[in-house]
Amino acid sequence: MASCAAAAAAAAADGGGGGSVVWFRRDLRVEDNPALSAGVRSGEVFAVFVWAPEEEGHYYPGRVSRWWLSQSLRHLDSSLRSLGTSLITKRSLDTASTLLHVLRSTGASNLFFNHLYDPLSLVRDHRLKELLTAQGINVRSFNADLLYEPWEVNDENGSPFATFAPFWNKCLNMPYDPASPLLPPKRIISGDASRCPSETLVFEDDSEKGSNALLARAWSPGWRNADKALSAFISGPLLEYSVNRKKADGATTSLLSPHLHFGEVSVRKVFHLVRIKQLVWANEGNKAGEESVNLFLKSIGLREYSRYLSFNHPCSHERPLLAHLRFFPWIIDETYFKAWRQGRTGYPLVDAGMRELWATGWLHDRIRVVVSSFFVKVLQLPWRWGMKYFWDTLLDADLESDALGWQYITGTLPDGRDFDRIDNPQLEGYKFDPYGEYVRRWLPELARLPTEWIHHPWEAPETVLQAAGIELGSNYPLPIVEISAAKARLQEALAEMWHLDAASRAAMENGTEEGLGDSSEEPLINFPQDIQMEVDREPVRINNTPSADRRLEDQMVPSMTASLVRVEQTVVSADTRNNAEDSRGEVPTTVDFSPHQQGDQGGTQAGRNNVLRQNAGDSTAESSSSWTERDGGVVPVWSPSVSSGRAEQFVADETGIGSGGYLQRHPQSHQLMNWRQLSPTVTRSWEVENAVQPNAIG
DNA sequence: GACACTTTTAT
DNA sequence: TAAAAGTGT
Repeated sequence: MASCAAAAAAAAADGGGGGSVVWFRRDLRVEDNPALSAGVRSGEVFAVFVWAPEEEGHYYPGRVSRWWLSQSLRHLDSSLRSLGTSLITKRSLDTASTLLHVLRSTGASNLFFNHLYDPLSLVRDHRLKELLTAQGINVRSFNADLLYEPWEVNDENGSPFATFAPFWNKCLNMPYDPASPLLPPKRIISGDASRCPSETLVFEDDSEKGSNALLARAWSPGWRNADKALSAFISGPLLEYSVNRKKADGATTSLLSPHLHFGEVSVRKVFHLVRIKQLVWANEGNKAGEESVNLFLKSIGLREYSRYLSFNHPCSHERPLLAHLRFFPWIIDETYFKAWRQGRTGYPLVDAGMRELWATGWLHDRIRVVVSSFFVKVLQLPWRWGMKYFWDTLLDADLESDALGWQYITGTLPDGRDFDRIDNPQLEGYKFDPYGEYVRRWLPELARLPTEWIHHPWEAPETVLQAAGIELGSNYPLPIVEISAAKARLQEALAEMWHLDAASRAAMENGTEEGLGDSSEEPLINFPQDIQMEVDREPVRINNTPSADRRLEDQMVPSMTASLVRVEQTVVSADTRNNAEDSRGEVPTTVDFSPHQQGDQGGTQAGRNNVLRQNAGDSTAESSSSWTERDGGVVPVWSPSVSSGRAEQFVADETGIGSGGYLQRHPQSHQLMNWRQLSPTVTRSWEVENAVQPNAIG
């Protein structure tokens, strides 16, 4: 592949070669966009966006997410026009062939794009790269989404970290800084796209227009707006970020997450600007400001970590990373699920959160934790359903971040939360919303209830309820499950889980389950069909008129079809055996590489100089994976399994980790999934390193 | 500075 | 819950 890199460098240098297609995805900005810069450097540019949502399978973007995307694309197009070109949009069922078509019809010979790390993109991009390279196209890809590429951050043995804290610590102490942000191009030489006309993309149907119109009042997509939001945050709420972190409303946060998801703002720019501010505050002896920056950067770090996790464990959006959880007896209850979605659980903080989510597509991080923890531990619904609902409703829906969040809540990360501790929404209510303002804003039916009872109306005296106009069970529900009952039920469920886990283990040792066969796999509980949104007849209105709650109740509450709840052990798309049309690859295997110290040679990309080699000879490989050196960076390329089934893919490594808490009682079960997929070298060093988990679940 | 005590926070 | 970080003696 070295010759390829050399060719690319040559093309970049002589500025010719028939022009470049710059393929935009979730990097909808002209500033600090390495793929765009590469295109500009090499000559004529064709900027392209391909809309192929069917390729996303279950993860077809939700309504609000599509709305954001449409706005952001419009914004990008206008920026590109002011620079001398425009955005070519294409509707497609198959991105690779559409891109090939674009390349052919424009006569371009280069394809440049920026990396994505979700499991679908990893596989698709790899295939695409192979396909187009075979067609003689010069394909190059770049890091535009992360401070450091996942494969750059390793422990002293060269193995990936399995917990967040040391990962982030390493990121903050890397021997080289994240690349400095690139300036936007001054001008773009547009290629002649007359033979490659844009197609009109439709992102919303008529029924969605009303609700979407309302979103525009609260949000301004687009990279310039993202930039403004960043400046506003840094000069405003950032200073008090640490102090305000307990507040449930959004005014104190950065509100950057949807901008970041669509790549409207570069994390590297965020990082650099925030660090500069931190230095200023540090010089002034402003401890609070310094602390706030650390805390804010940590949330940036979690975003980085979500990509890291997805890269190292590409199943993390659908499978628990710790093996034992596959035996948890989830409660398959559509009524619970619906009550949660509608914000009618009887716990005001949870309900307020769910109504805010539905009405606005956004939730404070704290409240996300509250509602998802309630979902998993009190209702004991399968976490993937909750994650899917978030996917459908969040403006900043992000597969990697959401998978990290839900796995953390579910306790299936080595450093996740204890599964056996239930958070009490009443106590959390008084913690995050001490005066009940948040609850009153989103639950108008409770607006007149005094603060003393606002987070536990079921205990309020009848006279108080009457005075507040509340009739429990009628205009506001009684608790759907009592916390004490939930605790008892959770204990039972966990006992059952450990029992099944132990049984499976014993069976395996006896060789009963030959070759770690199918029965060792977690039964994947499928989504209750894809959650169907009922048609919104009217825009959401949140106000304090008496009819407001009623409207909330019948509008747009997503519903699901009962008959489609499936509990059988259907293999979803993780199965790559014979599922050609939906073959999301799951497994990077045999990643074998020897990263050299990245000397910064004045270039903007880290990752120059890496020496890579392909490890082709590993017989345990289920899918081919190789590392390709390309100009300006290292690109991991994966392809899905062709040969064996997926049984092996999910076998936990024999290495137990963790200590403390319930895991100490079941130490043998606490194993990380997926390590098998790493190269023998990596796995071996992992085994050596495994004992040290200072912050294990306790 | 050493200690007991309380408060905070957890990816 | 339990470890860390504050607070007061």
